[in-house]
Amino acid sequence: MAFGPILPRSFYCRSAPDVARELLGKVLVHGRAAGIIVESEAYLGAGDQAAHSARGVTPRTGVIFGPPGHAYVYFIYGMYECLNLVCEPAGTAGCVLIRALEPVAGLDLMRSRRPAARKDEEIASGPAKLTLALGITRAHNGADVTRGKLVVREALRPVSFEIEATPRIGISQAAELPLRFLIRGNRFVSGKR
DNA sequence: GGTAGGATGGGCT
DNA sequence: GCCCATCCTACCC
Repeated sequence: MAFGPILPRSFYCRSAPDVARELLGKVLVHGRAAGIIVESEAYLGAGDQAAHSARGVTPRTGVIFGPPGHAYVYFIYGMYECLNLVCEPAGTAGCVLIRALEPVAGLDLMRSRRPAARKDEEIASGPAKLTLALGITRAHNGADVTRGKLVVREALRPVSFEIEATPRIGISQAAELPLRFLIRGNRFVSGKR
């Protein structure tokens, strides 16, 4: 299945909330599998105590301070991996967690990678579910998402939708900020409200 | 429909 | 040693 052009690096070179909103409706592609981004969360640079980058550059968080348009993949709870897209210019921290996809290509492949999913809505409706479905792992940490097998593309046709903003999921610090964005009414968003 | 508890290991104090 | 940007299963309405 074909999609629109790959998003250029300039797309990512702005604030995390702006990028998080603009990513909704875009298509995350890895090889033959792809899904429309329907839910995202912004993690800011300085001052955001919920962000992994809050305590500065470490072996894990260096990618977040690097150039925009790269993947930050982290390992969590001993068994899951989650995908972020780095934004802001190099030297400034900021990234967007991809939280849910609406599968649109390679459904057979994605179903085989998600045996626990009883319905298509469960294939990629969560940050760790979608990395499993697309085959994204820590090996992609630092990968350039403006070229290669893991990229984000424009949708084939523009679709209009309303954006809803809510607090971020699963955090304890800065838990009140409305930095989670989702396509209102989309049934592929993650279960939690 | 709902939720409680467990799995499982890296990162950082 | 404690904390996690999670998911799944079992069990209970």
